[in-house]
Amino acid sequence: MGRSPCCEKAHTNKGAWTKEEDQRLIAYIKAHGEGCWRSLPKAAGLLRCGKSCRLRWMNYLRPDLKRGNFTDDDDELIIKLHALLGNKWSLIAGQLPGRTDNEIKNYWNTHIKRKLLSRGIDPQTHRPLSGGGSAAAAAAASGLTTSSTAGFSSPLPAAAAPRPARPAIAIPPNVMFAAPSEDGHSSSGGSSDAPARCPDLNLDLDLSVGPPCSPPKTPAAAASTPTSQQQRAATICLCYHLGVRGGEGCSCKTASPATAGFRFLRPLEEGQYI
DNA sequence: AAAACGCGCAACCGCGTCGAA
DNA sequence: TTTCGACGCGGTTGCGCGTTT
Repeated sequence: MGRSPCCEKAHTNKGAWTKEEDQRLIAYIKAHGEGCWRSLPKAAGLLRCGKSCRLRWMNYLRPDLKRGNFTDDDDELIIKLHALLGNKWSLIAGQLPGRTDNEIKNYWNTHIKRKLLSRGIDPQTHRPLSGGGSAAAAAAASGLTTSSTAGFSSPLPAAAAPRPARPAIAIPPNVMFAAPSEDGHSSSGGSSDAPARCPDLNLDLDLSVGPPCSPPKTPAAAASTPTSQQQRAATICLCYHLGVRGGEGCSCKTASPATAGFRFLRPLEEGQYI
């Protein structure tokens, strides 16, 4: 029993969007706003799947999109965020105003991977490439590696990283950044190779563990004092201080005295890892 | 000049998550 | 509590274009 299709495929266009379709979509969203993507195509007179409309709008038509080249600062920010978040492109995009997750994902796969490999850094683990590194780097840089899915060992393995609350950057509760868990071990999935991760990585991040950026859903939840276990279970909000973009996009920097109990995490030291 | 090749980007697909019923 | 529909995300595909042979 398969999943039902997201839309009636028999009467939907696929492939590249035409100017007319773009105009229809823009006009409709300007008039009615985003949302209800499933019904949008019909309402807008488009023979497209709702998902396709959403993707087109989000990745291409949105007026606040920043087109054009990434700067070196952007590159470094993306690299840092990827080291921290793994392939969480939407979270990374959230720190780059005007950029989309798809754009960053593509840019990573086409440019940054190569850039890191040329530096002798494994783009997936952010560790120096081991043994025969230059040859491996050269081979990888020439495109001979790597499926982004095969053997991926990101700092946040997908299997161990349930999706965080959106839209603020929120890190899965089982991820600890440079701060030992109660048992003194990484809790990021128990991978045996974890201690070797990112040995030279100093992200220069101030990370705070505290309440979610968005208000708690119930007063009770807000009022309760978390136990350490609950703290781990709670959404972890990260206030970034990455170059000039310090903490932007995160409401926690304006947080109330309730944030006084936050635990600020220091940058990684020698031998520490994510 | 033409064909082959490689790269980059837009779009699609399938799955996970969330919220409403 | 369970089910179902919709949304959003990450991975993958395929086309168009530029470069090389």
